[in-house]
Amino acid sequence: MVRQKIQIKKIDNLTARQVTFSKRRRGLFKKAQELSTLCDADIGLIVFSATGKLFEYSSSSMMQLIEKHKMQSERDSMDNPEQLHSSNLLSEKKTHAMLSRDFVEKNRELRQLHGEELQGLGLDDLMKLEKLVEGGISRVLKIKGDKFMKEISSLKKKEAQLQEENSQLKQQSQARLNEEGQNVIEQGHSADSITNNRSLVNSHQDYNDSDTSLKLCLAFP
Amino acid sequence: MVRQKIQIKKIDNLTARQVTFSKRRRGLFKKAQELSTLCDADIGLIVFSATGKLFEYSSSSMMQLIEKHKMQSERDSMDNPEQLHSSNLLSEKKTHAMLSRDFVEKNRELRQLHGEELQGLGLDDLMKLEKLVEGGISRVLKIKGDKFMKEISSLKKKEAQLQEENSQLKQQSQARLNEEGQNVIEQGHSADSITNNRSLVNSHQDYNDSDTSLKLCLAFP
DNA sequence: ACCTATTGATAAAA
DNA sequence: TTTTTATCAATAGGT
Repeated sequence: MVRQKIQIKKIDNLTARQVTFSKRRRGLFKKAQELSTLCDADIGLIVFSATGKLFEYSSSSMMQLIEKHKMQSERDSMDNPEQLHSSNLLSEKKTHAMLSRDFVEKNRELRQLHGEELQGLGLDDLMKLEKLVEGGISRVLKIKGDKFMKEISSLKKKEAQLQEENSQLKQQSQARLNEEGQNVIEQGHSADSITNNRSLVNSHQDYNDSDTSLKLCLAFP
Repeated sequence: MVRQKIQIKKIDNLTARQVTFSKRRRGLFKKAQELSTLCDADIGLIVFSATGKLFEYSSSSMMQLIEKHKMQSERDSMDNPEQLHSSNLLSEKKTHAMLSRDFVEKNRELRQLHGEELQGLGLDDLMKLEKLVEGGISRVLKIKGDKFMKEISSLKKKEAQLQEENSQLKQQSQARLNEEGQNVIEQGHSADSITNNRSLVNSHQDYNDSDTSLKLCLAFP
């Protein structure tokens, strides 16, 4: 275990980040509700995960709380008794603008990751971008490899099962042939079954060999 | 000291309650900001004390966060054709909602290009993604190469200029030396200038050679 | 506000 | 995700 104190900065590893998010989120919500109970406070807590999922807690009604908050901040900043709905609209417009600015920026980043709009960038930026995409693709390749491996081992399992089943069937059929003795002497089966058995054994060895030497190609052409 | 664990219920003693409120509030805000940093979450926290004083924290902008929250909850139960007294507002809201939906999607795509959130994808999707990122990086590398080339040729040009200038200077200085004749016989220059000239010529040949054989490494380690 | 004994939270691993 | 355990962090009660 050997836990060590962590730095408060974005956790690199995705899985670790998700686990930590889940744990700390619970802790945070618990503490919020404890504070609300212990000290009779009205508390609202909104959490958006990095993926955009919403988690929320509020000691009373989130809507009421938000309205209360709006009034408070309005009272704090502007004493101007303007039209209430117009300030509301104004803030909405602002949010709108910010959202769309973010949107444009994300879009640009996205296109750059796609390898577009690169002409304006300097060497430093390009090398950063290269590292970024490199990291991305290596993770893509890693996951792809894992999937392949899973599929392969599942196929291996299936094949082994089938082989087992098959050889049992062969045995049974052979046994029946021997039992029935000279009643049915020739039906052209024995030669086939031997051949089938051999080929199955061979293919089994084949994939065992390739299994130990399987390498994923990580280099580009 | 003998601290004992406390019950989570409203603290009777006013002073104790205020002290606890102050302590735990700080703790809560700290934890909120830690979660936001560690896990890249967008967090808003609003606390009204029992006396009505407002305390708030948000990792970005509280206003934006609240708008985002509104949209989320609207999206969850979006069917209510409420009293939207202006079609203008309606269309704004629609745009707003679409923007935010698009935004969420772009964000996901972005994260996938960064190599995260890949577990849910099938083999086909992964291979598509690989191609995408592959195309991206090859273009990044291409541009990077172009920049390098440009910088190199610019450096080459500069070097040639300097060389030219240099040899002219040498010539002038040599000429002056000859003119002044025996007035100043020995200043240790002639040997040096010959050496400098040779090394300049050599380096010039060097980059000419490498120029024709310059290759960019497009393969990963 | 500051000080510790204690409880509570949680990082790492399973 | 959830549990476990070893540690680190928060804080209750006292000064």
